[in-house]
Amino acid sequence: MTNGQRRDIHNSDIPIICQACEARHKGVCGALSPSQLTELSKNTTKSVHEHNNRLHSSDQDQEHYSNILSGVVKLTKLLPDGRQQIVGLQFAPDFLGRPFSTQNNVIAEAATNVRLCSFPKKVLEKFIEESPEMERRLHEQHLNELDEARDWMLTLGRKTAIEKLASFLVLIVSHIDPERSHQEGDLAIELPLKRGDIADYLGLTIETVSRQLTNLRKKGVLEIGAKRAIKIVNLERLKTIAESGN
Amino acid sequence: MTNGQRRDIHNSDIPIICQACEARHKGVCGALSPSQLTELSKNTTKSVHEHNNRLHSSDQDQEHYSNILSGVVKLTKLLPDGRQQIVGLQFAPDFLGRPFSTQNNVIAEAATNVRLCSFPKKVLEKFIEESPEMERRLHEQHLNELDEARDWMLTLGRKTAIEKLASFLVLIVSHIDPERSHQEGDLAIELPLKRGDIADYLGLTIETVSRQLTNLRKKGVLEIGAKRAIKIVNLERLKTIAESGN
DNA sequence: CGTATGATTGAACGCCGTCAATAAGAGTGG
DNA sequence: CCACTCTTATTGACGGCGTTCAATCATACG
Repeated sequence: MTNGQRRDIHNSDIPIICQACEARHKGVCGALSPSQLTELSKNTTKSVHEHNNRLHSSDQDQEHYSNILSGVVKLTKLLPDGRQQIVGLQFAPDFLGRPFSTQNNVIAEAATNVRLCSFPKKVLEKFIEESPEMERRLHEQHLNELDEARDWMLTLGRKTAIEKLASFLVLIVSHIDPERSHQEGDLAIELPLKRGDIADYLGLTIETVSRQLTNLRKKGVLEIGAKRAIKIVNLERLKTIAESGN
Repeated sequence: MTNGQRRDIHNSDIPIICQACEARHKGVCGALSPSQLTELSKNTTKSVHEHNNRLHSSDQDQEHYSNILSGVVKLTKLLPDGRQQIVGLQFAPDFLGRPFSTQNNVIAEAATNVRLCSFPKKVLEKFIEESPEMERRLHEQHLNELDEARDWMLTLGRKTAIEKLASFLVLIVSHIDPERSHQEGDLAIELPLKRGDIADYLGLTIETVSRQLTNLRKKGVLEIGAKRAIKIVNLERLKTIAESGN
C-alpha cells in the first residue's frame, strides 16, 4: 500500500491514537482530514474484549459505533427456542454498528479476542453530514456486506455439509491471508471460530462440522492440528469442493 | 402520507412521467428537486418485462440502473451444477442495481410481470455527487436489504421446512399488503412466485414446498385456491409457526 | 383434443441431526 | 507433578426430515 505511505507525509498532524490504525487507510476514517481525525480521536475509547463476550447487548449501548482494530466479531441472530445463526463475520478494520436505525436485532460477540475503537453515534453522524466521502465509505462497506450475505445465502440454502465446510475455510483464508490465498504451498492458519461457532455459521451441528473436517482430512485437502490450528494442503481442491462437492 | 401531498403543491413542475410514480415519494427519486427530476426523466426509459424474463444478463447491460414501478423481481445466484438460490425479492418502488461495482454475480429476473423505469448509470451517479440526500436514500435501502438478507440467513440455516413456508408467507403478506397484515380477518393474496421459485427462495425442493403448503392447509391456517391464489385464515398462527414450528 | 407447464401426492432412500460415549487439553489446587 | 474439573472436539449408532424418483392431476393454450 504505497498509497497509504504517500498520505503519511503529514503524519505529525495525525493523532497518535490513529497512527497505527488500519481504519485510517482501508476503513471509514480514511475519509477524514487530520483535523477531523483529531476531533474524532478526542471522543474515542479503545477497548479490549475477550473471546465470547458480548460487544453490545441487543438494545443497550446502541449509542456507540466502533471500528475493529484486531480480532474477529460474529453477528448472531436468535430464534425464541435458542437456535442461533451467525449472519456475518467481521474483521479489522470493519465498521461495527447499524446507522440510521435504533433497533438492531443482531448480537455482536467477540469470536476471538477483539480490540475496538469506539465513539459516540452523534460524533460520527456529524462527520457524515460534513463529508459525503465518509458516507460513501460506509455505504461501500455495507454493499460489500450485502454481497457477502447473499453469497452465504447460496451456501446455506443449497450446499451440502462438506461444501459448506470447504466454503467456510476458503472464506477464512481469503480474509486472514488475502495475498497468500492466491499462492502455492501449504497454508497454516488458526481458525478464528470454535466448532460450535462454525456450526452456527454454516447451519449445521457441531458433530457434522467435526465429521466433515475429518472427511476433508481423509481426502488429503488439509491437516488438523491441536486447538484451532489447521494446515491447508490443497487450496485449489478446497475451492473446487466448495462449489461441486468433490 | 399527507406529507407526500404537501410536496405536490408544485406538481406542475414535476415531469408527467414521474407524477404517478411511487419512487418519487418512497424511493430514491424523492431526493431530487423538480429540476433534477426533469433532467433525469429525459434519460429514462420505461419498460415492461414478462414473467420469468431476465432483466439484465449477468455482465451485459450493466450500464443501467432501474426503479421498480410494479411487480416483483427475484435476485438469483447459481452454482456451477445448476443449483440455484434466490437471495432477494424486490418490490416497487425498490431500486435495482449495484452501485460502485461493475461485477455483479446476481441474476435479476421478473417473478411476475414487471414494469421498470431505467436510466444510465452515469446520470444517476452525477446526481449522487450533487446531492448527499440521494446517496443517503440509496444507502438506507441497501441497509434494509442487508437486514432482510440476514433475517433470511436465519431462516435458511436454522428453520424447518414448515417454518420456512410460514416465514415466506408472512414476508409476502407484509410486502403485498402492509397495512392489512396487522388487522383481523382473512387475507386473500396472489403469491408472486410459483412453487419452483418458492423452493429456490427457501432452499427446498418443489415437492417439499407443496407438501408443507397442504400441511398448513390441514392445520387450518390457510386455504389454497387455483393458480397462485391463497387465503390466509389465521395470520397470527402463521407467525407463530414461522418461529417455533407449531 | 393434444401438448406443455405447473402442482400434488406417494414410496423409498440418504444426508444430517440426535443421543451418547470417549478423548483431549486447559486451568486449578493439592 | 498429579488429580480433578470444565470446556471442546471426535466418533459411533440410530432415526427422522427432506430429497429423489415417479405417477397423477389440473389448467392453459394451440
